[in-house]
Amino acid sequence: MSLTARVEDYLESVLEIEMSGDIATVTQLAKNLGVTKATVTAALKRLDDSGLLEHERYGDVMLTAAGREKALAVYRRHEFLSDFFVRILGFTRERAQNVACVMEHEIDESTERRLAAFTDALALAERNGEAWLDELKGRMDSPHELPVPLCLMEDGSGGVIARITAQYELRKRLNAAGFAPGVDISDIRKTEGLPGGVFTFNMNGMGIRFGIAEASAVWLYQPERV
Amino acid sequence: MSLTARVEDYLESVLEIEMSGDIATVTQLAKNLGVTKATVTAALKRLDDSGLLEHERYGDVMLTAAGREKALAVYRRHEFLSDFFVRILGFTRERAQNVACVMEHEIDESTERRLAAFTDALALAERNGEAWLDELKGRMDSPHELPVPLCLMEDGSGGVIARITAQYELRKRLNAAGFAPGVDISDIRKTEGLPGGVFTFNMNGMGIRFGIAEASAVWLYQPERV
DNA sequence: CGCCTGTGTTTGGCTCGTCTAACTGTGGGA
DNA sequence: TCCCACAGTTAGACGAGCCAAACACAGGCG
Repeated sequence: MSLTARVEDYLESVLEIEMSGDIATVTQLAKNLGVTKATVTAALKRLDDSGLLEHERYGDVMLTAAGREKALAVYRRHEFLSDFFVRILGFTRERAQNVACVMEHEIDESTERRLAAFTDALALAERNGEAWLDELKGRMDSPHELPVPLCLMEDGSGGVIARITAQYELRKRLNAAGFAPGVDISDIRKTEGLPGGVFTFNMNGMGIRFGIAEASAVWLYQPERV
Repeated sequence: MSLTARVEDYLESVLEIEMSGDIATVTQLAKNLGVTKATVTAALKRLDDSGLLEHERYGDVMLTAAGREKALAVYRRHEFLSDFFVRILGFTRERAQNVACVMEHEIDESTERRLAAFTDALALAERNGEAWLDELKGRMDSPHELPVPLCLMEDGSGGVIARITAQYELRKRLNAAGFAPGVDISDIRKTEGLPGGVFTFNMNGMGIRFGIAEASAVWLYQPERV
């Protein structure tokens, strides 16, 4: 049942044209999707074969019920995601479009529901004027450094912990041991030993040893390079 | 310069194997990426041609400096996105992987920085025990309806406004006219007139007319179907 | 009625990513 | 030392998705 992403794009585009009150034409689709008419004809053939729309030579392009349902799901996700990226995360419209275009083919319904709950809750907070959201916006407008996992830092280097990407026990263990954003780490060394290497470094004056699992879960902001 | 997504996957996989302390082999890559060895050999050829790694017949697979840099960027985005989807949005690990896998090839650095600012701010709020976050989590754990744009509702139907997906002037206009989440709308009718149709409906006892632009920006929860 | 313009189709050709099946190299153990 | 198991490669094929160029059709206008 899983259609290719591209096929879903064609379906979505047909729906968009219908929504604007026109009947989809090959030329229009070609323009919207940025391909040649020949490519559209070929794609319509495949879509017709799989029963998602009807298209006879020189005839109109009409979605079937199945096709329309699929198209609506894709359209909904697209609008929804691009709205999320623009309004909540502050992406540019263009970038939001790109990301939404790709993601719309990948998320399932339950995921969509979760995401919807998230954005609707944030929108609510916005209307209620939660102070915390202002701080968030402020942060997002200033440039933000990109961290590197500890295991990829150069020998002898150090940095400040940015985040911990781990779940469950490992997360708890690191937490309990004092690893948290903002903490300083220095004098990282990689030596042989375990498969994946052994990483030693200094935190709060203590020497610590990591295996690869821990060392790839702790992300550091690198100090300013000179 | 823009590599295909798949090529970036190969690069990323090589880096992951290196990070775990091994040297990447064709067999290992085939397993990690879920393809046959023949496919890997072909991909390595393309990657070698574009100068991202070095690979001679029966030789080791070694990233070049350019390849390693590219691979790190992809890896960082991947880890970062999947962490975001799991920790912040509560996706399943598997779904988060899928989405991250696709998105990692699509976002650029400035977008990544924005997203990083967002998640880091949320993580901070979490540590500070912001009450508002608890409410958010609560909402996300209960099933959430999926809305439909007004322009796609059936004739005579109605519903409750879920959200407004519009920017700038249109958003302001709708806002000023009283369109907001929670408001009831009934007796939606579509008639011909403008290109795209004219939509009339009832809100707060008033009759309102929409063009297609407005009607596709207002999303409604459909009432329970019987 | 016939012609012209523009819409839609066909043809042939390309790349990427994938496969299966057959082949070739390599390195460790008997 | 030689041989075998397995790692890696090559050959040949396929579908999706794209293109350019040539062709076919349809509808409006003179």
